[in-house]
Amino acid sequence: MERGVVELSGPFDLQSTVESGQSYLWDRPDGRMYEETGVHGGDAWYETTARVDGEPAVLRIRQVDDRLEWESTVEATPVLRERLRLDDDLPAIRATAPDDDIVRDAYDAYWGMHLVCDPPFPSLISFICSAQMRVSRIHGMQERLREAFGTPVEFDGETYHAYPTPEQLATASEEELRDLSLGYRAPYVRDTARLVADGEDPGDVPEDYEAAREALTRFVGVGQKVADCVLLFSLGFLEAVPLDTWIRTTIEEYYPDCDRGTYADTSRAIRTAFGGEYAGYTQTYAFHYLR
DNA sequence: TGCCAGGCGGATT
DNA sequence: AATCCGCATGGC
Repeated sequence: MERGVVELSGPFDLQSTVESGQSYLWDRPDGRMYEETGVHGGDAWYETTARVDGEPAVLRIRQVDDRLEWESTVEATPVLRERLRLDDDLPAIRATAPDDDIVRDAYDAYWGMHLVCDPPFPSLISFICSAQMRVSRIHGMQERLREAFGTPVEFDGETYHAYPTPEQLATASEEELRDLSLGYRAPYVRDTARLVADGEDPGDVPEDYEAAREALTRFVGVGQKVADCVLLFSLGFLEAVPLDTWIRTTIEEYYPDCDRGTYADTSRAIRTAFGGEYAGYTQTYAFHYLR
């Protein structure tokens, strides 16, 4: 087993980063995922899998004050830097956000939460599964997909499963996926996995944000909201503001001028209200705070 | 019990 | 282009 430490250069809170409904790829071996939200998780360990040079790897991390300690099958520092966006300058990002009560309270409540940068295919499947579903259950679906279809990886005396590749998931039948409690999302996941296995790359999108959002909707089960989640939590479009039920309620209540009827127009208005370039950061704080 | 959850695809208008 | 409807599942 390899071990290491990453010194954190700015505000960082591991628990809110991985338990805020951006990523469904991290687990808590203590079994307390999504408990005690709003209370700092202290030094809890988290685990995930990653592909490093195409090979499945296991990552295990915990935060101790201003350090991230890790244990892994591989050298984990560069992977963690990317996946947890460790170089994001949080104070500078917050400075672009409006200074109203909701935004201020949300940032204060979870200060240190970073956006994540999940790999595109797992992020895409996760958010296809997210339709009309609660956060903890979306997470459970990803666990079951790994167990059922992912490549086994030995680490620290236990067997882990990497997130299934598009090819592995493309072999799944609708019935097998329904047996994992995916419900009506089962054919969406199967058909999208087949598209990606056949060469459609969800990570290959236009540079223009709205064009990129439109491009992602070619995958089955991906509308504008799911596309925005993938753009924000995997593809680095930090201006993306996913309009889910929670944020729509928030817009009605606190930013009624931003309700422009259609998704595209409302999205544009709230994106501007949230400061443009990093609007997705503010949306993610608001979502986690209000949920 | 009935409602709702990080919505979407397809049909209808 | 906008609107309506059906769709699984489980927690409250």
